[in-house]
Amino acid sequence: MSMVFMGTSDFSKKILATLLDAAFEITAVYTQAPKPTGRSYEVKKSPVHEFAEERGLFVYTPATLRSQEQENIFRSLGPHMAIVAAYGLIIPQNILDIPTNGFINVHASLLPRWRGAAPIQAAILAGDRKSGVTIMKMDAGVDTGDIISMKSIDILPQTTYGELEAQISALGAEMIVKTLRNLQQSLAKAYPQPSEGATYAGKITKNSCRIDWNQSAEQIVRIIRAFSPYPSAWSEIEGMRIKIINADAVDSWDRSESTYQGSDCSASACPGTLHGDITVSCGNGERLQISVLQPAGKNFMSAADFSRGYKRLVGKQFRC
RNA sequence: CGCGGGGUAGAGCAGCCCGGUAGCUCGUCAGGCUCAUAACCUGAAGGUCGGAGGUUCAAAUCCUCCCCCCGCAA
Repeated sequence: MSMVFMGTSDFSKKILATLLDAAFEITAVYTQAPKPTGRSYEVKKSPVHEFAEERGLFVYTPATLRSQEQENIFRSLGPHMAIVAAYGLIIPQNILDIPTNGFINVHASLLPRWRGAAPIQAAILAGDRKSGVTIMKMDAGVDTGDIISMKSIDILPQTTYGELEAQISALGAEMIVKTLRNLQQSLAKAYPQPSEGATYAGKITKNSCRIDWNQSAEQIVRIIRAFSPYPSAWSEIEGMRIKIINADAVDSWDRSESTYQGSDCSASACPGTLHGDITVSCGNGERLQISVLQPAGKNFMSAADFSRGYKRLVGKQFRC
């Protein structure tokens, strides 16, 4: 049985790698076209693109699938089915209809919750206790197809995006292999998504990564973890941009060490104030204990390292 | 040639503009104090200041080229 793989991100790459290791026959790989990116605008291929070329696979990078030409190309590949994982392009009905066994999608959430672009981050941001993987038959809607199988993973209070993504991609890879090995049974047992509980995970914007110190410490922690280690929550202090990679909420501290002169807000309560133990005051009177951070132009460093080199910032305020 | 920050002891930084004995906070090692300690005191080891040229009596510092790391933007 020949199949086509469509994907773009690192998550997609892990799924593709597993499929190849399991000896499935991948006829062709679709991924988003290389584009100028990074410093000096080098044209860079997607993770899937590079990996597929290393393995000697045919790679297609159409800007859209909505054309007669793309339909013809896809049809000429003669696929029996297609696997999609975080591809990033809409697949129109006329293409969906081509493979005899249809399209199967690996999605990183418990559908119908968190349909859309950034489901893992959305689950952490919302404070969900569970995330997971859904394998589904694709239809023309955005992540609305019939569910073939679904497995959940616990989101612990300290779980970061990076950790959860690793677990989810491993689980997704395992599930898609199992699905393909019992393809006909899998397709036969698919059932429609419940209409209740559907939510949509929007794209991540620069603004959603910026910390508002007026929020509660718990909410700030969620933002940090949802975007750790990439693209990272950030804030600005004394004109310097700092990414906060990991942190915890702390609910009590020694008030006696919290008096800083030269600040017009009283002692420790002013949201955004950086203290000597590398905690920051938040909106609900709690503090954020930073553990790993990255000043602009520098590498990741521990809070202990930061406190040695950046003493001058203690008592200053992050922009709220 | 998209914009910008950085490379100084094991770690994080200062010193550079304005050239003249390599410094701070830690860590490490040794000793001391202490019932005890991540506390305190004393001492020590540890650097070809990213690399190569150049200017100079003298370069971490000024000039030129190269290598590496990172932030923004996309």
